[in-house]
Amino acid sequence: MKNELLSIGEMAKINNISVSTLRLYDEIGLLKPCYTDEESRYRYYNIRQNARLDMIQYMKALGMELKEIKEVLESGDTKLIESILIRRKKQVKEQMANLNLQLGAISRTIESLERYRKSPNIGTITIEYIPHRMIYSLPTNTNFYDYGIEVYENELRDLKNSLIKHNLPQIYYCNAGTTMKKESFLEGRLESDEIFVLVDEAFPRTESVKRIESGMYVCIYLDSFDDEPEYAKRLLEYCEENNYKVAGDYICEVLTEFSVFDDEKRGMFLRLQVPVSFR
Amino acid sequence: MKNELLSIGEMAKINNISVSTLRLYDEIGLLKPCYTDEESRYRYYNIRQNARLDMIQYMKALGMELKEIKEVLESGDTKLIESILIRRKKQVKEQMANLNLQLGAISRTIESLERYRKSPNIGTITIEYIPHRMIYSLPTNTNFYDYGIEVYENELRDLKNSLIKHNLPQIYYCNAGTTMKKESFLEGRLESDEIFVLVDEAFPRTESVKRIESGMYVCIYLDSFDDEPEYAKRLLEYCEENNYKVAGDYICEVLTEFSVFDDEKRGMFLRLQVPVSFR
DNA sequence: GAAAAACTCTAAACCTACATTAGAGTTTTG
DNA sequence: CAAAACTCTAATGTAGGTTTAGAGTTTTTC
Repeated sequence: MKNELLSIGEMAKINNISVSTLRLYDEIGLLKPCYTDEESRYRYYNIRQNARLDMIQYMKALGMELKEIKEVLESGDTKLIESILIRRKKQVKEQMANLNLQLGAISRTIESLERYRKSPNIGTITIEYIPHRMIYSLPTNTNFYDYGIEVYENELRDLKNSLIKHNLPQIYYCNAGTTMKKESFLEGRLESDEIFVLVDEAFPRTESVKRIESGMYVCIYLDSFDDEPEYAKRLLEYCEENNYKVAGDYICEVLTEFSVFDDEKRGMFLRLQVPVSFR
Repeated sequence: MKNELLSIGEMAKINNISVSTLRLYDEIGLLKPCYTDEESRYRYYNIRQNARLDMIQYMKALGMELKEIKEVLESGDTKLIESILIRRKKQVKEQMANLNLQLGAISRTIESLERYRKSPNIGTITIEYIPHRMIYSLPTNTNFYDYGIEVYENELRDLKNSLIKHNLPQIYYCNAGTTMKKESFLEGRLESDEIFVLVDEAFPRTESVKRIESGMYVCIYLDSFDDEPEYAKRLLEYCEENNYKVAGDYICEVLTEFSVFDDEKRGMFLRLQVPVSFR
């Protein structure tokens, strides 16, 4: 029973690890077999070496790199282990926070796709209650209605870089939109005011984060930015015909955006909207 | 302003991405520059291509692989995106559960190291209140006191494999221990009863999971399995001298285990303990 | 208009923690 | 003693890039 040597295959089996992994560990000096036949180069292990292998696997499960593990095992310094673990703890927490954001973003995207499938036809006008929203916004430098998509792209770039510069999670960058002052809208002048991305409650509160109040909105659906001027006009006409009083700023919201068709145009699904009051 | 082409460096800068990543995307066909100079092979991009790049980055942020992203963008199939996202959602949840386990294990290890640093000298006898603990245990097949460390290693292997076989998180496998029946202990016979690992409240409840009740324990500290028989004897003598009544089974608990010194022996810090009553 | 600076190209190597494969040699089993 | 099972080395592949070398191109500066 004692001093029995284990072949690499046996060692692998009892430790639930692959043979090639054991060879790798030998190579990098993490776990050397206790005896190597000089002629056949066969590796032989002692069952007592399981202790070290357990340690390696445990540290690996804690997310440490093989290099770190080697370093720790060689130094035998528990202070070093501790400092690595403390660092690792931070990392794990960050990762969890990130995954949480991902989860939210994934759910929102799935919802958004569902909505897209069930959405009304292009040109449909609806009157909807829209709950309050939070947006991260920047004023537009140039009125992109005067120039076209390139300028819009630039503004969007600026917004994105502003997020990055402030270390804000970029993952929100899916549902974007623009606003226009009520006055501009009412007078039929197309003047961009702000560009924004929708964020959720978990988003850090900064100066640039604002709340758009809930309320009844008159909306019209479309699928291209190019059509915005025409559809905005229709929206205005509809409000006038029905005597709805425009109660706030106009919003162009990107509900779903999938640039899947070609490189030249954003494949979009948009909802233009103005809050109204029925006095 | 219009139709201005961007060099790869400019494109990289405005999108906060590296030049080499853009080249990689070109290579794998994920994002081809809209124009490539045939002589110089220089890549030129259009700002409108940002839409696609945004999409790529967004999907990447959702944790999708480049291959998947390419597939989705080429197919333009929102159903496909959705199914990938749903799969991804599951993955993320699993990852979070794993990270949670990691976090717990890391914290326990840090605590365990701290405890090690502040622990009493070898041979110290203490009387301590120990809160209740949960263990995952298996009966020992062989009395390893009769054979030595190899048999203990084997038993430990079996325990570990039992965990793996039942799909239980291996990360708990740090603090192990063994038990001995009260009767054996009192009569000075060394007979191993069970081998266990400590688990926490979050661990799934299976048949093999038991609770060790809280209570006052007489404990003795040591740093090698080899010394266990001697120290167990001392513990018994101490109880007898002081008229403490042994109230339950004997436990040999591994407080800290770092096989950092050599391959031949587990570097350990142990606490032998028996619950006592002061009638 | 020429030199210098800044940029870009391709191709290959490197990163982690292994997995896989080929082809040759060794040990165990029947 | 042959066949089966195992092990060896060395090289290659994986994902999503980064880094580097050496050559060529474009832009800036004087």
